[in-house]
Amino acid sequence: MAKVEVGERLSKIRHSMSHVMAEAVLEMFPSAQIAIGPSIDNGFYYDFDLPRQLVADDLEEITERMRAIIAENKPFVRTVVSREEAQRMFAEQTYKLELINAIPEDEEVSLYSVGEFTDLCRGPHVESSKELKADAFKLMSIAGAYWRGKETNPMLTRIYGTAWTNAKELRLYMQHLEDVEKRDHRKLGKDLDLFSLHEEAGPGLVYWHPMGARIRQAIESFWRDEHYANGYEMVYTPHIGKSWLWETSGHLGFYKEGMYPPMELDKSDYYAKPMNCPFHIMIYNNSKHSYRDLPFRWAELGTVYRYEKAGAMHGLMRVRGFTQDDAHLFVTPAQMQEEILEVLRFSLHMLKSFGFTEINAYLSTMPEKAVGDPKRWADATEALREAIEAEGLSYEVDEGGGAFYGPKIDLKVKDAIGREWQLSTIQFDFNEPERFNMTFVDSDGVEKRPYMIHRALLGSLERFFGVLIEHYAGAFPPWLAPEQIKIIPVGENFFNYAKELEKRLRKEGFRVSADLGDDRMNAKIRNAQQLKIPYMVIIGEREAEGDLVSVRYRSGKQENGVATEAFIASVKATVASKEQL
RNA sequence: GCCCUUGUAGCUCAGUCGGUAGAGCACCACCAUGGUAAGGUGGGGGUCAACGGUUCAAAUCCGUUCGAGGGCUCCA
Repeated sequence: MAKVEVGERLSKIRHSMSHVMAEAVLEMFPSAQIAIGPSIDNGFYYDFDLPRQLVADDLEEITERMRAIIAENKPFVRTVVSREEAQRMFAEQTYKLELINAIPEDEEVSLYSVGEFTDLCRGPHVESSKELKADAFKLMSIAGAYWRGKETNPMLTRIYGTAWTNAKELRLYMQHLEDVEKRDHRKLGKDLDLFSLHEEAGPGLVYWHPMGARIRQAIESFWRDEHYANGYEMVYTPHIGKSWLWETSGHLGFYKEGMYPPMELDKSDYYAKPMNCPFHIMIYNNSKHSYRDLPFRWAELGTVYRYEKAGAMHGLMRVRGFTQDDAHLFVTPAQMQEEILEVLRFSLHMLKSFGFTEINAYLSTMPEKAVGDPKRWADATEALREAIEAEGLSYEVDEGGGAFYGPKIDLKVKDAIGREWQLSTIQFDFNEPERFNMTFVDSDGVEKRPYMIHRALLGSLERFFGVLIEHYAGAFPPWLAPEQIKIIPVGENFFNYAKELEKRLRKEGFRVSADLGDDRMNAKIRNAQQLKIPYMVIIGEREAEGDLVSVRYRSGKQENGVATEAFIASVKATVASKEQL
């Protein structure tokens, strides 16, 4: 999430803070077993095996003890000992012994001591606990964590803390956390009545309410227009299919536990689709293709179902049923380079249209276990790299991080508060064309294998919606806002005029409604404001007589006595430009 | 799945020592007819997640189940 660049000093502070915490915990529980305590993104943690469960009040006591230790201004002292000596010193500490035994022979075994507390540690640390500020850390939470992250290992108690160089930084970080909480799409989804999830009707399955559906419509129609404009065709395919499809694609072999279980019909097993590709291949293989016909670019907003573990689901971000903005490109080897560049450009264009300006690329290359011709792997990987470089994107390479069936580019965007989200993915597939025996007839009359590229630009609509909600904190730019304009008459006498104006604006294509409730105008403004509606149009006698509107923007900015036609033109321009207001 | 936290009205939450359920918002009705972030009065609405136990008495204590939130990647 929020990756703050952690300077070396800060990571020393955090790491040292974790030692101070371990000392405090050992004071309270002399019999505690201590495991590991590193510095992490925004703070530190330490894992313990404790004689009893911790409660929230314990964190206060630990905090107090930590402050006392910090106040003693004790030095952090590093010593190097022999392996045997270390084993003797930590004879009572089973986790430490395991760690000591895991240190490679050629590395020295170092200890850090602060006051009474000595810990096996690579370091580095601050010189003295006086570099730690008693008011610049906070213990955040208690969590369970498996020893070394393995499910089969014992569960330890982990205490998370955050630590900074001074109190002001801590305060800013706490504010950041508050901001994150305010933007939470689950909270905004409720407040703005956008979507819901229903345990009793199936966990991880999303219900789009009318206001959420309006946003989805705006996304989808833009998406469709752009795809047609970029040489794509739309296809629609079934939601279920016989096991033959998944046996052929190979998914039943390695992905079965990620699929909804089969339903039996007419002595066949049908599965809900976890991906759309085999269906698109069915269309491809329905007839013979010449190299002259390629490339095909077939897109579908395809809803797929995957079994996510109960603990893994999270709002809209991780669900069991979602709609991929999927497309498959079937191209000749000669077209491959150009197609990759185009799809990357298209992807960047789409992301930028949604207000994401900071975009990073991640290139994943051939893993050890891979299918397909190594020459094809090399060509495809090179095409991906060249496309990234042609677009001047900054990128990281994940060597050997590709799927077994092909290399890929992932695009991650940074949102309004600096968090990174993976949205687009462009992947080669050397597996399915082979398994489904896809061919095209080349200019020499020989049947050849096409390149197949999967790509999703927004990822899944559900997740993308969640990211958008958080990015905009629910205040959508006018082109996406579910309600663009709220008409607020100053009193009942102007209800008729409000209705006329509503009709007129709706004819202009705006998502608009008039508030004809019996609230006072003040309350209506407040309601519209809380729904983050971008334009509030206030009308009374002056406006009705002069064909004017008084516009109150979501920002609080005010423009009175605007000619209605001028207002319409201005909103249209803002919508067309996709600007945020 | 496992660990911690948690579950009271549509939403946000209060409920002490066990004594039989409350507030604000939302909703409904009536009054008020208004100029830039909540007008007034009244009303309806809850098997206190479920089940079991302790007790004269359970939202409250104990147990089990279910759900939700956070964590289970950061390496001595």
